[in-house]
Amino acid sequence: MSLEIDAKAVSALLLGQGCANNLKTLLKNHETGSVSTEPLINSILDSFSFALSSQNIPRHVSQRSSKKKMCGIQGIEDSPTPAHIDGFIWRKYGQKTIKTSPHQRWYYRCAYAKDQNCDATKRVQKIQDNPPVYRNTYVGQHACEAPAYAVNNGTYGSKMIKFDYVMPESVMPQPLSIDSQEITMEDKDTDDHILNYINEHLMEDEAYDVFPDVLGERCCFGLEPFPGLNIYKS
DNA sequence: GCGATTTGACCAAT
DNA sequence: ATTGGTCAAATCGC
Repeated sequence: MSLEIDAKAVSALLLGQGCANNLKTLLKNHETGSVSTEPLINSILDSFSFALSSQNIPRHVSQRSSKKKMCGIQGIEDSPTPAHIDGFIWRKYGQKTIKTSPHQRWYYRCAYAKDQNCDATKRVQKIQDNPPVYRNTYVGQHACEAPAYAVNNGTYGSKMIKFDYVMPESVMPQPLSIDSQEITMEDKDTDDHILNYINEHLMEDEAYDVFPDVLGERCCFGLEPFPGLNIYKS
């Protein structure tokens, strides 16, 4: 296992820890009405999913080989969110009701299947309702260099996040400009700063979301004005 | 207009 | 005949 992957996993776990602390503070102070908690929750779940997936440990490997099309499975990952951050860019090409499950199965192909002759596919199926668990079944191997292509081209959308790379501004929510001069970071707890900033400087009649800055190089633990967080208009 | 998604149809395996 | 996987035309959204 490479050091690079370990570092990514650690970063993802640190991010999840930070988001969990932010969520804890919001819940503790009963301030969930002023700031949306959903992005924090999703970020926590995705952080753990990414950390697990980056270790490339198939938790279940299908024993089924009776169907020719089932051959070539590389691994199966369970994720709490359907938009599982696995480091690749996928394009949906079908969905189907499966007899053995009440939930539909979604079929994805690597976004660069044609451009770079990449034959990687994956299937996503909800296997548990409460809490929701989505099973990601990976088939085939990537032959693409999707990340560099995507960044240079700026062609991937909001649902297609490559964890290691910065999303082009054209598909990102527009961050609000924050004057770092107005904010002092005397302690490591950013929650009060964020809430105060929203209360004091932003429009009261508009909704805002606080997003962890999970996009690779922009993941900025310890940097001002808000370590690892961005604020966007909802 | 273009790219992405949806969805019914088709095909191969059993 | 049934089922799962894929194709491709239609539709949608920017």
